[in-house]
Amino acid sequence: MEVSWQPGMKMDVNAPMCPSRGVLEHVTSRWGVLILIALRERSYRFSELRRHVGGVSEKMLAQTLQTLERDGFVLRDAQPVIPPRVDYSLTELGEEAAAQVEALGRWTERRTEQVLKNRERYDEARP
Amino acid sequence: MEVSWQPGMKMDVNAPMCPSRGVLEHVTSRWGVLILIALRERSYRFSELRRHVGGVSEKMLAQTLQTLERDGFVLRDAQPVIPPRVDYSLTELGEEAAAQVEALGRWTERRTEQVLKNRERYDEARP
DNA sequence: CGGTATCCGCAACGATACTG
DNA sequence: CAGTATCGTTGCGGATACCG
Repeated sequence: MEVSWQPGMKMDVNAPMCPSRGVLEHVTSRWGVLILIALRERSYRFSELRRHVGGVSEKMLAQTLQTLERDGFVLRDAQPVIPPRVDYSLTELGEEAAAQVEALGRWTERRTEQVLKNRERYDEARP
Repeated sequence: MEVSWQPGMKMDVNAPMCPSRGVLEHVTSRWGVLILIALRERSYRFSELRRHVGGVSEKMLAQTLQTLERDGFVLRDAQPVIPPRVDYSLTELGEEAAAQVEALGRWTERRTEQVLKNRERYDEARP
């Protein structure tokens, strides 16, 4: 797979020469990962999602959702009712992305204990 | 999968309550992703890796490699020769992680064109 | 409720210089 | 060659206030 970069290429991640890096960073972004995984299970309202994905600020949630919507991963359904109700769900493309990400997430959960042990060994070998 | 967070839990990603988030962020970090994918293909020397993964500074490469080594994903083989030669490769655990990440990377490459079109549509629908 | 707008601190990051 | 050290900047991300 192509991750290389030649001196003539723009290094900006959003540059036309290597746009896939930018897409990858959206998908693997701090909150993007967790949002995709959450939405795979079911659709969520804004505040509901905010509670479920703990630790995310309103700003970052809104920002990340917009990015994911723009990329075509997330569908935003704003219903014209009072009080406002907005539901977020995955598009077909988003479902594909989320499946990949969730696989990675599940693998990580399985191996976390091992990683924690590795860190201990690493640290105690270095004063 | 468990991404939720309860008010009593520390929100710090490195907190003991939800350590898997921290592991996930190492694996999905900006340069971590590209390094894992690169090392899956073969082992690399430091500068070689720096050239192959374009746009990464020495500092970030060293830092990310250390993080991945500490987690037990990357093996560092420093040979006592002059000039110094250090080879980086994947551990068995790292190979597993890299396989997941590469799957995500390949999917992203396949879908990048579609995402670019989605962005265009999104942008032109909003002045 | 579901956002946007604004401000701002701080960690992340890049560039550079230096060392074994 | 393979880093570490230092420094300057930036942009991420949290807090707050306000709006439809």
